[in-house]
Amino acid sequence: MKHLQTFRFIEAVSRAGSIRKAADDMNITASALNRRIQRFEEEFGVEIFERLPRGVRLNPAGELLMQHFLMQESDLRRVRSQVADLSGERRGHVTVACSQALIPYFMPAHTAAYRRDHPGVSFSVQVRDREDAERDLAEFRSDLALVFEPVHMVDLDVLMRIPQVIHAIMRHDHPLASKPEVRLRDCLDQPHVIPSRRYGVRAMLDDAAARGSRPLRPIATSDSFEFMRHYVLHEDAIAFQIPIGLDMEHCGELTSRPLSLRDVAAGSLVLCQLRGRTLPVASARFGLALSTALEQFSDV
Amino acid sequence: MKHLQTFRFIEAVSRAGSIRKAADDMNITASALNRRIQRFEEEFGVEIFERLPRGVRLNPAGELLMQHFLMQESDLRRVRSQVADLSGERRGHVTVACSQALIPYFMPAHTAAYRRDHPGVSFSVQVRDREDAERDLAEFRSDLALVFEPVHMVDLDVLMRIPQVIHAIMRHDHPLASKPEVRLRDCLDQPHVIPSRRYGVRAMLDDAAARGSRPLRPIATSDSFEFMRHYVLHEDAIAFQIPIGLDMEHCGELTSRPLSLRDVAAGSLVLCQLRGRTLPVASARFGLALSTALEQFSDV
DNA sequence: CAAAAGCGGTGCAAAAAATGCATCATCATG
DNA sequence: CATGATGATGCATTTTTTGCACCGCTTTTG
Repeated sequence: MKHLQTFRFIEAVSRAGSIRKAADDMNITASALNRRIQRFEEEFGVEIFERLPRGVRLNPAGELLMQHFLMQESDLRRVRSQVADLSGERRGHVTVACSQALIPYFMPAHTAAYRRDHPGVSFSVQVRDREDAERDLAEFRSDLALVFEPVHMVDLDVLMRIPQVIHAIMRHDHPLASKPEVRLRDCLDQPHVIPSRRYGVRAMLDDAAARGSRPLRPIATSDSFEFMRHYVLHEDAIAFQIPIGLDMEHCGELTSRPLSLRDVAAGSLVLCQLRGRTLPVASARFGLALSTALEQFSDV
Repeated sequence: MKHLQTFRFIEAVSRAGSIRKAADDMNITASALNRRIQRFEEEFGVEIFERLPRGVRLNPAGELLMQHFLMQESDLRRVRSQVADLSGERRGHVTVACSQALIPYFMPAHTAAYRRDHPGVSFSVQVRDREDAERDLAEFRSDLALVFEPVHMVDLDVLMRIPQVIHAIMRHDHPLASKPEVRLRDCLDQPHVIPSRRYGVRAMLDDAAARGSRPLRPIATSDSFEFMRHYVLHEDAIAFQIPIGLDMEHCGELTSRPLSLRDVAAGSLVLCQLRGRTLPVASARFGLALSTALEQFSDV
């Protein structure tokens, strides 16, 4: 939309940190961009950039304005989506930020299912740790977030919350695989691999280990649950994951066993959006679809 | 703000019902306006006006867009206000829609008090009946509404609610003036004047009369509480009003007595805003000031 | 029933706004 | 002290917007 052009330029300048760089990014001359900003500031009545020796930076007024602009842009997407819905065909683009556990099975299955009913809808599925997912919501970069153990930095509306017990992952011939559930201390006595600090599973393991008798002594730490899942096939170790990230029917040589609730309480997998925001039709409906899907999954 | 110009034109067309009239209102040529709209529709991808033989009218998509625009404009006012607050001086314009009872004493006193602390703030105080007050909120024409017995057509956030007992107004030498409180049936046996249908006081009197033994037999009906107040000075009749609309210290020959709660329950005077809207700083703070003022008044 | 009056839409030239280019003054940095 | 990057500005050029004069159509009016 053309009337938001100036705001997009301002955003670019804010990102680039200098008018010239931004001008380059936006395929425009620095002088034109500079004057656009000056014109805007004059019209607005207040400067929105601090002029520094090495470039420019948004001042508090500019930050306020930027937030306003992000809201406008997002609300315009909502309007477009609702208008598309008026003509019968549901169209639009849905952006979801989600924890790694949802990536292999849950999200592909449900985005595909939604697209079977509404081929006009497209998706962006972004892997985000807990903090980044919430930041994406706050800055209108995603409509929905599906996160394990969110940290609640920003105001969220919770659409659905289901409990997830942390599971220990091992080869199916591992000694611990014989029991229906496993104790944390038994896992920690074995070689184990754990996620890096920013993940919810790790936070919960840290907590539990601090309360228990065994320290965490990981033989490997990783950002990638996929890496950890595959690692235990090579060395006979234990990894940790929540069940929604596993597909136990097709897991081959892998087995998972829940950690005893005496050691680690169940965590929450939370589907949420930014508080007070009215989502585009497609996003709102997909959120509902995810909610019901999660509700059924919570039996598992 | 220039980037909202097209929207303002669209609004004008919607109000005027024809492009030519709107063009006249906005001091622009019909052809220029026509093309602006065509350009916008092309960019937006959807027509927003129905072309009728006698002019044009917003279609549903256009209504959706109009709502978006009103929000955007209101939110921009909020940003301006917050930016002004950054520089220390609180500035801005506060729009309040309120019931007639607040006009003579309450609103003048409290707007003036607020302006003593913040001379940069200006006010619009609009007299509105219950429905119009809520409509004004919904269409972003006012920031706050202070209404007796709101009808709740739209989503509201209630900032403060205080009870108000309906009082009978009479000359101080009226027979009923001797009692501390009066019964409704005694009032209805006397000549009485009542507000017209759209007011909360009237609705409550209608209710009470329907439950009681006496019908309403007004000798006069009026839109104006001021008229009714003055009328009872000329003919020895009874009028009705809520206490916040009366100033009993300076009322001269007038006296008010509460109607017995056995006959008419206390109504609610409600200060509210549109749900989910973030008000400009000045409006939000003035809302708080009104809240505390009302809270103190509720002892009366 | 015909003329008049309104309506939205369009071609074209004029006016206004935005842009690109060349250049300046300023200020860190090596 | 030289260098390179930054924001600002004057001026010619390009793009966008507007005004004017129409057209074709429908409704209103005499």
